[in-house]
Amino acid sequence: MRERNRRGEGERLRADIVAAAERLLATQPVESLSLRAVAREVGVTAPALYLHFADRRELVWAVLERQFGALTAATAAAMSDSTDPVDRLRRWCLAYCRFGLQQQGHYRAMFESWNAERVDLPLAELPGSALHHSLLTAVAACGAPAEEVDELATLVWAGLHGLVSLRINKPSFPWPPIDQLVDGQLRRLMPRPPGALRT
Amino acid sequence: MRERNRRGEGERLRADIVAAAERLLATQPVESLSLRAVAREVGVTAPALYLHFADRRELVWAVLERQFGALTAATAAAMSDSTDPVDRLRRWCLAYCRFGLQQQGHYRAMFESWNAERVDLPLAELPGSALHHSLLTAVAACGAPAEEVDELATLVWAGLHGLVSLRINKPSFPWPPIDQLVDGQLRRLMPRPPGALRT
DNA sequence: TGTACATCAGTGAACGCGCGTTCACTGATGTAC
DNA sequence: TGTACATCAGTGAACGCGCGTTCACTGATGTAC
Repeated sequence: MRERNRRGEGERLRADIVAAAERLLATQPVESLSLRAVAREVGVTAPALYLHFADRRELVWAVLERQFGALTAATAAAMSDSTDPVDRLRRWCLAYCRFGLQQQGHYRAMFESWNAERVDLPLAELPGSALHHSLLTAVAACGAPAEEVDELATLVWAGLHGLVSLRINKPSFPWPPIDQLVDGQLRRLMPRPPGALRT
Repeated sequence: MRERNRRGEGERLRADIVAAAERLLATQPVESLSLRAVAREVGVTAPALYLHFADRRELVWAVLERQFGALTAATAAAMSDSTDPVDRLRRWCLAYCRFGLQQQGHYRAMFESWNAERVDLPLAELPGSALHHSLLTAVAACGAPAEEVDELATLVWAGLHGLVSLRINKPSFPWPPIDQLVDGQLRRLMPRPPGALRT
């Protein structure tokens, strides 16, 4: 199926495994991702996975860490095109939604999977910590009063997650375009209407 | 385990099965709800379920229909205590959140399960249709411009779902009290601040 | 009132499946001498 | 330069499990005569 790595290059399999798991997770819920399916996707026997991961959970965590990194990078890249704080927040939000709607399986695994939280890690080291921090910064930069920033960021996050999650899970509902909803949400939630939107 | 129903009372088993499935779904994701576990919970052998349900999916649908009914009733009951439209909407929202946070397993099955949608039914006959309609009515009653009602209701729904879903799936995040977030959300989303809230 | 019978409400055994995980192993390949 | 050897990167078979679903059946009970 796949030729064996040369001696000393065994670590390559690890990357292949994570990549295969990522491919499978794009289209199936994390609960039903099986080690054996991943091994099949890689082209290797199931026990080979134990050379790099202690168990199923460790593999899932490795994928989630990569996905949080990808989402964080996507929002950062989207913001970097602009200097206006309100526009930057808007771009952050749209990038978040786009990631969720394009990588539905990954999004669900990251934000809707029951036991995927790593209770072993302190809050600040959770894989979503950098993402959350970047949202806080983006909201604060829009001129929100300091004592409102936390609540506002939480409401924005919840609003975006709600839009993405419901869209994924209720596809037959007649959803308006996502950009329109995001704009409508920000316009109402944020203290001053963004200049970039029709105010 | 359980004495057999008398002749002519076989339909009782159906209700017992749905009740048992509901009990199990309260604490476990719908993907991992097995017919055999339900049968065990009822105190009956697995094939007995086939007397009342053609397959696993039919059983899950029966549970979801009941749960949508329960949530619809809960929001209606919460609203009935008040006549002020803004306060009624607020009560609707709080009842929705409370249901989600108290029946986490059911909430996930209703709003976060990938394939639970019944594509065989037209939109208006989906089990969540009455619920959605009651939200639309509550939003409209608050005096929102007619052309905004749909979008506003969608934003409110997404906002509530986001709060409930994230709270369920990210329990280690330092969440403020749910009532505070709901109030903060409504105050910002709805055109005029509700008199019932500190404006 | 008594009895044969049909029906009802399930049971019990079995099917083939995929799963996570373990264990002993194999064969290629780099390295030491 | 040649060869013995240790190590590395996996394999192959097996374990016990729970699953959805099927099938033929059983035994209590209501009903017809």
